[in-house]
Amino acid sequence: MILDAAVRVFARHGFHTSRVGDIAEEAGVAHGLLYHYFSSKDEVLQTVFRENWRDLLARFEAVEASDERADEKLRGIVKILLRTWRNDPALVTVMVREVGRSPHLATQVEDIGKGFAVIQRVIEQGQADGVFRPELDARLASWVVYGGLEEILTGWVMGRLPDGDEEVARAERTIVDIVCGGLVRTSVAA
Amino acid sequence: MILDAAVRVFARHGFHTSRVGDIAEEAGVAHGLLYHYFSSKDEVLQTVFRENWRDLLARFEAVEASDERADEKLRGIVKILLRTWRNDPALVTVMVREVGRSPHLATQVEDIGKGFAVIQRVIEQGQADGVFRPELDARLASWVVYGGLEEILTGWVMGRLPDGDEEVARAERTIVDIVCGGLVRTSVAA
DNA sequence: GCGGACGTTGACTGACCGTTCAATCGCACA
DNA sequence: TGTGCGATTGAACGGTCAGTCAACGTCCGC
Repeated sequence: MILDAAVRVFARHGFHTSRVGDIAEEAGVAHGLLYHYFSSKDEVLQTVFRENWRDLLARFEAVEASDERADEKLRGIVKILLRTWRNDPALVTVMVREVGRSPHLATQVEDIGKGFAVIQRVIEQGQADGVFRPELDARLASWVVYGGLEEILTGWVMGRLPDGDEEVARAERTIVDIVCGGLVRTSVAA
Repeated sequence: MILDAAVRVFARHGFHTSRVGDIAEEAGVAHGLLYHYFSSKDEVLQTVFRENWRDLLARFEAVEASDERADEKLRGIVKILLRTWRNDPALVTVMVREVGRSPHLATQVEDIGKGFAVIQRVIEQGQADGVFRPELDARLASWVVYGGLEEILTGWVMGRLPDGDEEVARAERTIVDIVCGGLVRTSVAA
């Protein structure tokens, strides 16, 4: 499958420094064939993103629609991304490192926004239910939450944080703990 | 100044899609001149990073060496990055988006690590002093903190979060509040 | 066996762009 | 005014690579 090969190659070299020939070689086909299925190298990246983000988003929304407490919903979202990482690190690498930061991919940026929106709504719901502190800006908070999560993924992607099943479990705990409970020993509502 | 022009161009287009002709044009010089001062396009990016990161790092370390409480030190570090953003968004854009994610720049990665190390030590010190919860993994926590901060910067960089003096002040509050106090209304030490 | 639809190939092209370099400028100093 | 030297120019080069295309293979229905 050409898309799988593309994901692996993009994950290894990054989009810009990957050549179409590399993708073809990884897939075991002639590079011309790529243009039978895609109109350009750019479209390959877009397709990778589109086909996989839709999936993630649906799972986010399933968590949002559940009847758990807001903090458990956040844990659910964190779990989804971390588990995806375990299953397919190369895919997450590409999503995190390439797509989220390319200014020239206008379409996907909008879709990524939907992911942030889910987190934001979960936070707002938590505030309405009295679980979360109401004085925090929910929108900014959603960015902070996602950023903390993404940075851990990036650390693994770049090989600068130790990876492994136990590490992933610990990361899940740490992220949720910080985001929900904060670093300080005892915090009081304002 | 060629470096300033390079920062602006890299910030606008990203490193890979910027041509050295663009940099020269932005600087108002012939593109050949660039090779009078730098040996390659890559070296331009490296120089941008080296000359500015040293500075940031020194200020981080100054905060670390102060005698404030650990949570105030974290606020200090957040402030430094946000204030730098206010002063020179293009510079922060390049530092955040290009350098931190390029696998081929081995030298700088090590220097970036020093930034994380400062945050980690501040957190560990907070734990030793009884200000922060001791059961959290300080290393992972430092990544979460930095990631939350960076994501906000990226949001501004990409024009997906509203920018402005008031927003920056609000972001500072939100980040420190979440990281220190957490989202939940009342949290208790474990 | 034939036709044709579809998958597949890889040599080729054309453009782009990083880099080089010989020539020129402008200025400081004698 | 002349000499020297670093700064500056931009035409030219060479390599790389995305994208094209004409040819070939394969397989299925008839």
